[in-house]
Amino acid sequence: MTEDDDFQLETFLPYLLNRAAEATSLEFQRLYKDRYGMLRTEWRVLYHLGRYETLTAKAICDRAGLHKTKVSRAVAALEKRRFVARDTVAEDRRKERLRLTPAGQAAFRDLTAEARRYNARLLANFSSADRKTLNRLLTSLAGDVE
Amino acid sequence: MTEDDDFQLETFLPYLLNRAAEATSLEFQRLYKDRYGMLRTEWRVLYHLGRYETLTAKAICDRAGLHKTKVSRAVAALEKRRFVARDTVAEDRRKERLRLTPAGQAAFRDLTAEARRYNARLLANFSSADRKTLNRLLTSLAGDVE
DNA sequence: GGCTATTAGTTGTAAATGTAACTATCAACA
DNA sequence: TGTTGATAGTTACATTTACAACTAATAGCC
Repeated sequence: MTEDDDFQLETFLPYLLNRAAEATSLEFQRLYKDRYGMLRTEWRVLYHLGRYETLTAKAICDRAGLHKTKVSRAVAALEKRRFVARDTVAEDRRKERLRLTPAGQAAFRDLTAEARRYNARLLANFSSADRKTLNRLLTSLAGDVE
Repeated sequence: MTEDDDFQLETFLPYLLNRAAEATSLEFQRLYKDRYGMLRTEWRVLYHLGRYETLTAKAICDRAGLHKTKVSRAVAALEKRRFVARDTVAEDRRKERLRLTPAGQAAFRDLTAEARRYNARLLANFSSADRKTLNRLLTSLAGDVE
């Protein structure tokens, strides 16, 4: 209807990325949600603790790119579910060392295994070259918008 | 720490997509938010109305992949801001024909122009082949997860 | 030591979202 | 006609999120 007829939402990258992210997140979300009652932030925190053994909340914020209030609440939820335990650090009593309990580790193993399978399924129809390109471009977009 | 050492969140597609989507949405969001006080859903609704002239809420739901409550609230907000007007359809009084007001059209033109520029900037460092691949893969992922 | 500024983490509150229930209208068909 | 079922759209409520203000502890510096 206008002079901007050449703009199509279908080729607008933020839009495409959002749709793709939503679509691919939905199915996997059911796993950690239905199976463990977790939210996405909780799954991410669980993942980081499973992978790095011991981290402070701040370290998770930095690595996962999450705001501290989100991490704080996720940790509280995981703690209530007995997936995470914490000890205050003696040398700096502001900090808390977080770690997974055995139950948390079991959930971590289960979910990462599922994630691997799910990821393989998502990529199944893409060629090896396509996968490399996709990964490279998404990483670039995620890292530096500007 | 486990037998799942081969799983890396950095190559997990839903994660990558979410990070990329978040990163690329953030800057553009400031435009419709700061300039017009809009939320993302409102921008999407505005876009669809600007592009297709006249639609019912249901049609927007289908085309934009949005839930009807989201559209309902977005339309209400846009109406309050005098960007959208509605008339009930005589032949079926359940339906309402939605359309942009002149002010809404101005915002649409402004934002689509910005979107075009922003998109070009995002893609600036990618080769033409990369862009094609990215678009193809994202469309495929957005369309059918399964 | 004592003052100020930082840092780690939590909590309060408003806004946004998802889900289900609701109203109103229309369609189908006995 | 009247009853049942579907559809368009709104509203209510519970959950999530964002943002700012807060507490507690440490660091730097006079």
